[in-house]
Amino acid sequence: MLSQSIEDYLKIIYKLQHGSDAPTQVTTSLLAERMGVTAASATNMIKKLAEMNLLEYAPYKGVALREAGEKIALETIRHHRLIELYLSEALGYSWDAVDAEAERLEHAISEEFEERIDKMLGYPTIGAHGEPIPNKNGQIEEQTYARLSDIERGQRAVVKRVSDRDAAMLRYMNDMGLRLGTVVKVCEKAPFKGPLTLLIEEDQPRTLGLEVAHHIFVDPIR
Amino acid sequence: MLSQSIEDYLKIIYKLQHGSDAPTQVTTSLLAERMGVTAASATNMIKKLAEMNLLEYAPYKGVALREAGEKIALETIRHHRLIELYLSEALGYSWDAVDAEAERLEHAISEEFEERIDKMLGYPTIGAHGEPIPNKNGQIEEQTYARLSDIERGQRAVVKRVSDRDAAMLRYMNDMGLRLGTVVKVCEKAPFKGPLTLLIEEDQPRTLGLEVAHHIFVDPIR
DNA sequence: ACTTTATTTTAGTCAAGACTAAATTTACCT
DNA sequence: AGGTAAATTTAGTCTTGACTAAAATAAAGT
Ligand SMILES: [Mn+2]
Ligand SMILES: [Mn+2]
Ligand SMILES: [Mn+2]
Ligand SMILES: [Mn+2]
Repeated sequence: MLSQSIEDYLKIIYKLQHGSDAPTQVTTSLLAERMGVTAASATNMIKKLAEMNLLEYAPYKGVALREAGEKIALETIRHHRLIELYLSEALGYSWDAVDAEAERLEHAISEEFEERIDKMLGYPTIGAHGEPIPNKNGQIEEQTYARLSDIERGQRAVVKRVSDRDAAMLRYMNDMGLRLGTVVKVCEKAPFKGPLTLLIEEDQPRTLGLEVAHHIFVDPIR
Repeated sequence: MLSQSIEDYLKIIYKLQHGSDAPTQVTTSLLAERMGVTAASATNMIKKLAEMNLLEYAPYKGVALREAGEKIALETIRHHRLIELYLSEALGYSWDAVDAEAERLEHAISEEFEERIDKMLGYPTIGAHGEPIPNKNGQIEEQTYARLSDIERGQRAVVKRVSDRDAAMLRYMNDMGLRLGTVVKVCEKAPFKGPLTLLIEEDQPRTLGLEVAHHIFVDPIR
């Protein structure tokens, strides 16, 4: 069994490699920042993971997962997303609370637990924040959505996915009526990186900061 | 937050102090055996826990929980038993599989998780193997049942609790039709610590070894 | 009471995974 | 091209919780 720490490192590297922010290189400092450790600690772990053949390491350049490492990362991500969805669907958690809980549980559940909640949820492929859930074989369908902040004025779009990094932001979105599947129309876009004015589900127009809009992924309608 | 290891030590000490096997003293070696570590390791941890005022330590004599230690032990036991019951009731786990899963999850869940499954289960007071579940305030109703191995010939009794230490034994009991609430009648008791012959729920007579009967706790009828 | 044995503690190591401070490498700017 | 700043690695520590081997203590037997 791999340690909790190793699973988290691999998971974060995977997300950095495939995420929508898509850095060219997955650097030590980026990894350290996401893990909440110092760069020196990250270097230590990187060397260890390279030694275990879980990743490719070019000193001073960055890291990239090898097949074995990616396998573990995807397995951990699968756990995380299935658990999040389960907490939300079966236990009534709000979508801003599931991430913190899943962050610990993902390392503690057995394959039996994974299978049972998978079945109970009807073998879902989309998680609580709209993320794709890797299947049992570690296959995942990476999505490419537009950011709400990039949508043209006048355009309508469906919310498909949100970033789960900031719980407070998720709570705010929820209070605004922004959920998965919500239809929004961009009424106004203030200049100089100003806020958007949105029509959420044909309701009252609401103002939304660009920072938040940047973390909402949508599918434009027609 | 206390480490997983500390929670397990405290939990085991509590169970040794209050269990039905009731040793006079909770010794280092007993604790070490239950934790699956060497006696030296147990001594180390004991000294640390004594330092933290979680237990009373008399070198060469044994340990006893102090109030703060017992609080933590009961909280951990509450987690364990709620999780076991949840796995069994909500996820369809068999009673021989719940312990291993709960052993890890008990350290990973939040108070919110605890509260949600508690509510979902209807605030239960009896766990999957018949154990009492400590309440939110750490109060527990310790039970005293007879062992099936001590029941007189001809006597009938209801199965109230089983030991969850050996998964294979639980599987065996289950296959014999022995569950919580099952009514059994002792037809025969072979001499020289021989097996019992049982009538389980008025079905065919079955033979049961004394070792297994020792781990089944019952309430005699009338 | 003395001796043997079993239990427990002490002493010294180890691995994992973090940290700080110092050294090194890379990148960038003039 | 040389100089500076930022990023990264190295070196050395620390804490946690294990381990083994050796020493100390308690218990039991004659
Ligand atoms: Mn998440
Ligand atoms: Mn995690
Ligand atoms: Mn149990
Ligand atoms: Mn445990």
